[in-house]
Amino acid sequence: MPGRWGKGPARWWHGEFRGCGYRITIPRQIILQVLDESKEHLSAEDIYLRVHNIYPAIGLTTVYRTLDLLVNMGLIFKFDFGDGRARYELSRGPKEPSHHHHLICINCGRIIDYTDFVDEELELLKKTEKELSKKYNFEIKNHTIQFYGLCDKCSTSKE
Amino acid sequence: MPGRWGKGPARWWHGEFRGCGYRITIPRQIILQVLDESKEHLSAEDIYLRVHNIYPAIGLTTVYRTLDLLVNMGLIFKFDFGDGRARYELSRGPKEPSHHHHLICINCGRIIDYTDFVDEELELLKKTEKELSKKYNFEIKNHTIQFYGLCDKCSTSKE
DNA sequence: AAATTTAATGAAAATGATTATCATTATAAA
DNA sequence: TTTATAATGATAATCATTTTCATTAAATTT
Repeated sequence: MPGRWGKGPARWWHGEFRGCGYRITIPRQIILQVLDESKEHLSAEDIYLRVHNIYPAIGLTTVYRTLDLLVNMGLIFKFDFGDGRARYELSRGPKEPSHHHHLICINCGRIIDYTDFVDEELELLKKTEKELSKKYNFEIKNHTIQFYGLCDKCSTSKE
Repeated sequence: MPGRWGKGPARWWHGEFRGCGYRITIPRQIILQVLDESKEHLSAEDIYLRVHNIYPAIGLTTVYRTLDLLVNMGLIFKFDFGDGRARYELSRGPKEPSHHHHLICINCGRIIDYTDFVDEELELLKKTEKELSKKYNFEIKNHTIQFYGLCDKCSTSKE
């Protein structure tokens, strides 16, 4: 359903901001826009550089602060792929939510998204979550599943 | 089978070291000893402090270097629980290998190990690994599964 | 057992991602 | 428009981890 949110930068998140009492500012709009336009796993600096192209007055501090806010609001996910910098991506949004996990190449750092087996996985995960919640009295909010290994290029170049 | 590896610090890893051409040094022995004696998820500094009690000449650099070596050898696992410092724990050893995962409290940082559902999980994981390897030509070496949420204390104190 | 080779060590400095400080600016409400 | 204050951005600070390099000590050879 394209155009559902009007032209220009997506505004689907304005309601959430208003509801939380947060102000809608230019830096925040552009940071969301950049996240929305990218399907990659951007680091804070990646995001900073892209926002900077559109709005050169942006400060790196604001990027970090905004990302932190968005993580806390649940609008984006923060990942750690072990390369010393965090990565961010939209959790849901105007597009359909896409539950996926990652294959991470320990040699070149390439990240492959996959959505295979998500259904079966989700089923097991749900069951596990329920049981663990009960047993440990632990209120599960989120989970991560990641596979580490060698991508095709790095795998063949090592033989 | 206690005593299988002789008295004093465990020596089950000496063979692996020799095989790789690595020297068996005092710092390395004590770092392994500390890891072996602890069931917790120690940070580099935790390990440094414990080793320091036994062998005050130890340097933090050596701890980092040794941990890196051990990770590459596959003797220990390195985890990131999102608190800005890496954690390490023995992957296998004289004790039976224990495949487990973690519940991480996003409020107080407490980490709970669990081994429940590991069998079912492992089954799905194996299947997933096989299929993903084929589909993406990705050679999987390792995986992490982590649940984030609120532990019992933090959960109740927030209501 | 002493000499030799060189991997391993440790002190200190460097790095690099992230966070804190604080004066200034701009959003949203009156 | 005025006002209150949340948000911003430049700068400095933090802090885990790495790098550098002169020194030390395993392991091998004599």
